[in-house]
Amino acid sequence: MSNNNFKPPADLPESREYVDQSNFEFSEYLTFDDWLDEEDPTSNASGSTHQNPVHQANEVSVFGGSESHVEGSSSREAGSGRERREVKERFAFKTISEVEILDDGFKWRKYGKKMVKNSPNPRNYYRCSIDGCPVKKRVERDRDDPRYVITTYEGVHNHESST
DNA sequence: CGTCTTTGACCCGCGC
DNA sequence: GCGCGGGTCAAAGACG
Repeated sequence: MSNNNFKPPADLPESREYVDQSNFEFSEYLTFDDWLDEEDPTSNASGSTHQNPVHQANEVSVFGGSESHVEGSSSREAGSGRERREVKERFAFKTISEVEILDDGFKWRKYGKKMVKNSPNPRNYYRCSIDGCPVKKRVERDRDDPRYVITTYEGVHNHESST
């Protein structure tokens, strides 16, 4: 993995404010498809035991924004430094892909899997493996269209993509 | 050997 | 006060 050239939403303009979860709906705020125009059909699964060589997105919908969000907790993270920005960039992408492991050029380490009741599909939580990268990624499959994969990025990278 | 994956348990905020 | 939902961490194992 970590070979493709999936541009992060860091340079994306603010499309809209956060969508109310009560009326959560995937609208076509923006459509991107030139991000993965540098895809590499030979790389991807890094020769693993599973995975498929297919991961081309046809249509991508972006919807997100910056909104305050949780931070200090109690005794784990806020144990000493409870300094945390309340504004975290959050970007969600709806992509048509068979695999949810879309390489965006960063190394992600899965740190949790949860089953959401709203969807029969589990939700995967990824975190940037790079030290000093508070970026988090949430991958979930669409409930109405299992062929759609919703990738939610949270935060911005502290390091260069790689190249 | 080092890195990453996987599953379960734990924790927190909120609602009732 | 308890339960629910969601989110995160941790240990072990697997794998390259």
